[in-house]
Amino acid sequence: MEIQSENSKEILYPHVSVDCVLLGIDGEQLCVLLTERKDAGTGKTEYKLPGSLIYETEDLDEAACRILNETTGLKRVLLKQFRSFGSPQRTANKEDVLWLENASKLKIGRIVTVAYLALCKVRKIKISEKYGAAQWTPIASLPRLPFDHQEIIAEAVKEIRIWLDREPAIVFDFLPPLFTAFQLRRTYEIIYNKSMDVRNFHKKMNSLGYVVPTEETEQGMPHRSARYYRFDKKEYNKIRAKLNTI
Amino acid sequence: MEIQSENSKEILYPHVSVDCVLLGIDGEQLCVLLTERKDAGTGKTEYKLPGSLIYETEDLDEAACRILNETTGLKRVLLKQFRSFGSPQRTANKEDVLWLENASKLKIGRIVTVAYLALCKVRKIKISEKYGAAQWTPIASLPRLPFDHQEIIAEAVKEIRIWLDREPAIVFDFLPPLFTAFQLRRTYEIIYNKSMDVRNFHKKMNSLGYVVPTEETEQGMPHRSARYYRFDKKEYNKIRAKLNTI
DNA sequence: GTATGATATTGTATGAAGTAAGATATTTGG
DNA sequence: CCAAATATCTTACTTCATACAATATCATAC
Repeated sequence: MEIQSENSKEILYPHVSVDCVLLGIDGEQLCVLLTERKDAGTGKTEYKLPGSLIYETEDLDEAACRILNETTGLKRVLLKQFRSFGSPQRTANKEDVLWLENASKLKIGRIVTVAYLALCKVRKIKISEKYGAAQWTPIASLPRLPFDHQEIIAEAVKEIRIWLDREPAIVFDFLPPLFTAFQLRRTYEIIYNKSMDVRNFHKKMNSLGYVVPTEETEQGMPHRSARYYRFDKKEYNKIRAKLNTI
Repeated sequence: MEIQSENSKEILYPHVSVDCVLLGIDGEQLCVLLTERKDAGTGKTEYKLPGSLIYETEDLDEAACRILNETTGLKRVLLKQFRSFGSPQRTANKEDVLWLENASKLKIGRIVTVAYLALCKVRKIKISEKYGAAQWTPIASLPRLPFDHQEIIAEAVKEIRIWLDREPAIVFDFLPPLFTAFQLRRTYEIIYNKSMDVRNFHKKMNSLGYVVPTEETEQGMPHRSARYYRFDKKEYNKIRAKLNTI
């Protein structure tokens, strides 16, 4: 219960930050939302996860919501903590530290970051210039990222499958209010990275109870028009509640 | 990307700590390992989770291992991060803060803690007086605990069920190398808090492939002696590997 | 050595859910 | 009207969870 060294007071207290991983599906690809940062030296545009140091009086969850809101304008998104990253090596790259020191006006020694994860519809993010540009980037082709953001994203992608297994409702965060069976199936295929039998998928989807068909259909397709379905949250909660009592 | 206030420099940087939740099963009860702390004022003995502020140059995982080792003498335990707690309210109780300030010789304003979780055999912990006494305490009858340790434990208990669903092997961390079918079943019953059908449990256990019967049996019982089983890790890994490739 | 108490172990039947694959229906563009 | 493309329905097979009752084995008492 003692502290190791007393001599370098300046960097004794680690800083704490929150980083948000927003995942979305754009057509055929799993994407992550990155924000721009201007390099003070070269003036080059680089990218990073939305994140910042926490304020003195805010909770971690609050900080994550604030940052998400500042970056995307979104409120009320299911944003959940999934892991903290605190390796001293995170700040090994001097460029990254220099940029953060300029941005925060603080002497940065070490940062422990609490990573949050949310799923959302790509279209819904209206990139508000007010808080700096943000951009959906395919996971498969990420640019160089500062700190260990690459690793954080990799861990986040692993995490969504675990979430989906436990809370099936969150797939619908990826989808618009009305969606076709094809869209839902493709979403699963992208996340789990494996193809699924169309027929069995239909049967399964219909047996769930909370994916309900509407009367509307897709228009202007060169084939039979697909029916639109919607997610019935009330029904979902009813079914879930039953499961938990058994 | 700005910091809220500049006037109270002393507590601007949050401290970062690691707390370890060790769960074990003692007879019929789920227990957590608590360490003693002497209250400076009253001299009363109080209890808390094993934990401390992190060192300047150590990773979070390292810190957790160090603390676990200092407290219990144990090494090589599956210790995994499960959540961070950072509410400013954590340090609302002045007694707790005062104690920590005395112990650490630091001015404490706010602490973000990264909680770790491990399952282990109750018997294996040799409470080494060297690092202060530690004690297994039933979850059902916890004393008053400092900070939000009560909440951390509650979250940890929820978490083990999730872990167990994803990685069935970890039940065996609760059990000795040789165990009876009854012991394994009771372990499940305690963790999930529901009784299980004996016959179905046997059938299931035998179908798993990695719980293998030995020739040894329990001795000195006033009834038919139970067979000892063991966990075959190699077989388990083989089966798991197959599952992941599909 | 036999009976008894106590617990360990085992089989079978039923239904639900997942998997595989063939057959049919609907729409649009030519 | 036909072909292409996809949606939907159907049927059989397999695997898994659940419910339930009888038999085997051991230590002890007599």
